[in-house]
Amino acid sequence: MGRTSDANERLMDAALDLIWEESYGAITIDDICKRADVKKGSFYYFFDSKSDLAVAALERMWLQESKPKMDNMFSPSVEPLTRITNYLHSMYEFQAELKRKHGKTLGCPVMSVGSETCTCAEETAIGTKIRELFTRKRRYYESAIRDALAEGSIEPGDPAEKATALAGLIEGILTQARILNNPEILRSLPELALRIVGAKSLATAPTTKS
Amino acid sequence: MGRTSDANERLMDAALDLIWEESYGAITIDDICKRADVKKGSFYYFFDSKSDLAVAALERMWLQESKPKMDNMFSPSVEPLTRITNYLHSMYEFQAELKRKHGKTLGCPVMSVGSETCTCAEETAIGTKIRELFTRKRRYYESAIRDALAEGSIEPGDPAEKATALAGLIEGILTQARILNNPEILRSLPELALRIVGAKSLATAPTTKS
DNA sequence: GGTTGACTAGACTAAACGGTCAACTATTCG
DNA sequence: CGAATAGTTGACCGTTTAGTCTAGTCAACC
Repeated sequence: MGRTSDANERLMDAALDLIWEESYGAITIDDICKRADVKKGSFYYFFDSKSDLAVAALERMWLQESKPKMDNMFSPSVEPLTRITNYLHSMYEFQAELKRKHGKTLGCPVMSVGSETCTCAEETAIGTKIRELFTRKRRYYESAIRDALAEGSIEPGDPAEKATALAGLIEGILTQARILNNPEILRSLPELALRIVGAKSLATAPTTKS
Repeated sequence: MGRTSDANERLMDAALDLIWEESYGAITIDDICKRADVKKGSFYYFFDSKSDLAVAALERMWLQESKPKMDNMFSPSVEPLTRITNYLHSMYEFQAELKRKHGKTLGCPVMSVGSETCTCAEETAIGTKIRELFTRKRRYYESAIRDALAEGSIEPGDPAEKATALAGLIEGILTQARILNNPEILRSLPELALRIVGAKSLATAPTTKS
């Protein structure tokens, strides 16, 4: 009973947008409230603090955007290495689209927030969530790498290590794209990814339209 | 004439330390003054703002730490690919040392600050400096890659593109190490770097002590 | 239609923040 | 010495900030 509200969702969306456009540290609770058109009283009705909201917003992003997309791209019905190259290609498209619409290449919020908050002792809740999200993503990479190994399309090696390296490469190039505000850097990612996992052939399937 | 002071240098050092340990956005001018044991009046005698100080501090770091080290590691008297692997090996040692002393793997401040401030319109002075520092570092990579190409020890390809990829990989793995607070991830960097630049042989010279 | 519980509004506080200022101090040069 | 230069100090100001609290509104269900 009582009335229902989507103010909490508006707050999470607003927080994520602002974190993406600026940074976690640069935005205030007032900023978030303003963007979400929610008053402070309601903010504190739903969330305890900015970091509490950030954790919820990141989890929401994962469930609503990242997971469905990755489930689709990393479907076992696709060739293992093609899963990776397709995923990275769509990542380029996504960032290029952002650049076209907002004029900004925004990169990956998990990486940005992580780098910003993980060493800060007070924000441990965020740190935990960030590491959790990293792990979840890495599992998709690892699974594809394992399948590629079984298939014999990549050089032997520890799948976990290869997945960590791949994740590092992706996040690094993505952050560079953000800093330089240039999505074009991401174009080379599919090929670089194949290199890093030790693919025997460097053909990147759907890159024919380059 | 008049009296002399090193307060400006103490401020730059303090700012860099704090940025490294926390983040650019998380620290305040008061924090920096406290750490440097300098009063606010003196701060504004030397600098206009936090971002002004940050720009000066980053430039100072480059001149005093990064450049001498890179000039040494990327000396043309060393084999091109060995320059890269040696550099990355020393990077691991450095971060492992930080972890031992401060309990924290701090990563690269240029990357952290860059990701944090580059999309924010107000902080353009920092953004410009960050991109400048990135470019300077990339030049060392590019030069080594060009030499390796001439020598025939890597597969053909555009040196600039290869350098960008290498920089992305390094910064990505470094940021991951920061987020996970685990320098061990960096151990694989020399080998990964060789892969990414397309080295024909994957031998990493001084990694025999692993 | 009245009660209950979910949500909203916004004024309020105390602390922290960026930034200013005028008075003060130390050093150096003539 | 004394004047000019270079740097220091801490009080002070207005604003922004996170966070609280109370009074009120709205929807649902009985």
